[in-house]
Amino acid sequence: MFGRSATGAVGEATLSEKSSRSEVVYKLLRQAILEQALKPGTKLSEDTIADHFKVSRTSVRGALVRLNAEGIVDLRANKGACVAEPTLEEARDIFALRRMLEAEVIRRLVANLDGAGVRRLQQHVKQEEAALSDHGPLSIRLAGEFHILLAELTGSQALTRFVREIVSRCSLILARFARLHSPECAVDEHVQIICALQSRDTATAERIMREHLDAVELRAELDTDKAEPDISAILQRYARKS
Amino acid sequence: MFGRSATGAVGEATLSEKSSRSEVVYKLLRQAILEQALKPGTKLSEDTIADHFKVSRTSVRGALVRLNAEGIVDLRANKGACVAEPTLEEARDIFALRRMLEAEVIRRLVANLDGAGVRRLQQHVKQEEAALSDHGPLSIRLAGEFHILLAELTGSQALTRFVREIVSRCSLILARFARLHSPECAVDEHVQIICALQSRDTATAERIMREHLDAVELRAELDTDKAEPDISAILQRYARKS
DNA sequence: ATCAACATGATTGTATACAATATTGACGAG
DNA sequence: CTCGTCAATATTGTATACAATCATGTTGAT
Repeated sequence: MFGRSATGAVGEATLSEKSSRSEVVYKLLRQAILEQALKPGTKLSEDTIADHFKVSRTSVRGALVRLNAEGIVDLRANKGACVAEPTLEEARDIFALRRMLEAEVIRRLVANLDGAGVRRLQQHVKQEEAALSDHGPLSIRLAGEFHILLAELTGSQALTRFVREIVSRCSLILARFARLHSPECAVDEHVQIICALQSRDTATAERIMREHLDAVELRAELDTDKAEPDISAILQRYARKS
Repeated sequence: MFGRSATGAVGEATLSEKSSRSEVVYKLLRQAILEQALKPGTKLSEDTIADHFKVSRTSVRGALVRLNAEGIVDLRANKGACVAEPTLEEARDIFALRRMLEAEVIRRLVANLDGAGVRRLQQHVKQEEAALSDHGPLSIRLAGEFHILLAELTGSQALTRFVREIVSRCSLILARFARLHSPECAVDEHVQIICALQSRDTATAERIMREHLDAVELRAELDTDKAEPDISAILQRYARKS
């Protein structure tokens, strides 16, 4: 269904599931936002999206409601939807919470991570390295999904849920404020984290993760050019046939 | 709009906001679930709900999608919605995470809570005490909202969001597993928490909160009678005129 | 020229109608 | 009597049509 989805590890179903139209629109919009193709502030007109995906507004609305509940789309009454624009204050708040959540992830993994988990992490990093060459949006998404994969490996659904949400919002923050457009995480830092986890040294693992997140946050710095792109051209790339 | 809403502190807007129909259905369903009037596993038929609230299925679907995104409603494809039924495993997972989140709330409040905040907390506890007499569903909801209010007073939107979600799910867990049907939190424990916060003693405050959450979790114990109630009678009580 | 009031157009919110899927019960073979 | 098949019913998923609200640009008075 998704063509070159390429993750296979972090995502939801293992394909073969026939998604509803609303579901498809949801996933594609989410992907477009997290790959920073749809930037914060971009107006998400129901008609436009419906036309480009060849579905009715009903399906689009369902997707927008879900995205709004996840906090990556703002939905003002009678005034339509747009990609959420986190403020600098919210950004600091979210990074602080992210550090706390991911510290918990690390503590749990140091205690519980097994060989199969390590292999999944290494495989994911390999994908990241492969995607790094084209400097495309794929590497941005994969970088975030590494952190989600870490959370998944704890086995805690609730923790995974929260990490997924907060990583999404961090992606928005970086799209809004980061000077560099490069992937948000350096791949070798991910490798270091895996090593630290294998050595089962909690203090070191926590420190590396903290430094890693500090590095990510440092890339966020105020920027003001916020032209409103027309989303038609962008959606075109996401309108793969059903 | 909500008649005897009675919270005024925790809720969203200060009334005067004209909510959409979908929004109204969302709020009422959520309230009904959190007050344990709609118990875990209850089927939520779109037609039934639409008829009782005198709105179209469209509005109901929007509400169900939101509730699903919050994790308090399960939404299986082509098979309808029902109130989420957390498993015992999920329950332990959620309680563990809740302890972590609320410990963070306490740490932040010890550092930052001001007089105005203390007054809001005391006022809320007063409402809890007043509601305790009728042993109704109101006290159950207020008990949860005390914890949400604590999170709000940290000033962190993200933390508040997560606490709100996890408290909701804890409410579901207690509805499913708790033997006693009494309000989930003892009010005097809330008073103790406020005192500990005022004394700015982090260790004590954290300990009391931990004990408090332990006490809540202890009420969860397997129970098996899960008859499917007809929701018509229940929704009747929530169909206040718009 | 500035600004207010209004009319027009565009977009969202809601309802209804139709299509697709699942559930239920009857029927008949073994 | 039990089980499987199939028709009938009910429920969800989607599209279209209509109502309500908001944005925009024109007109006219000051």
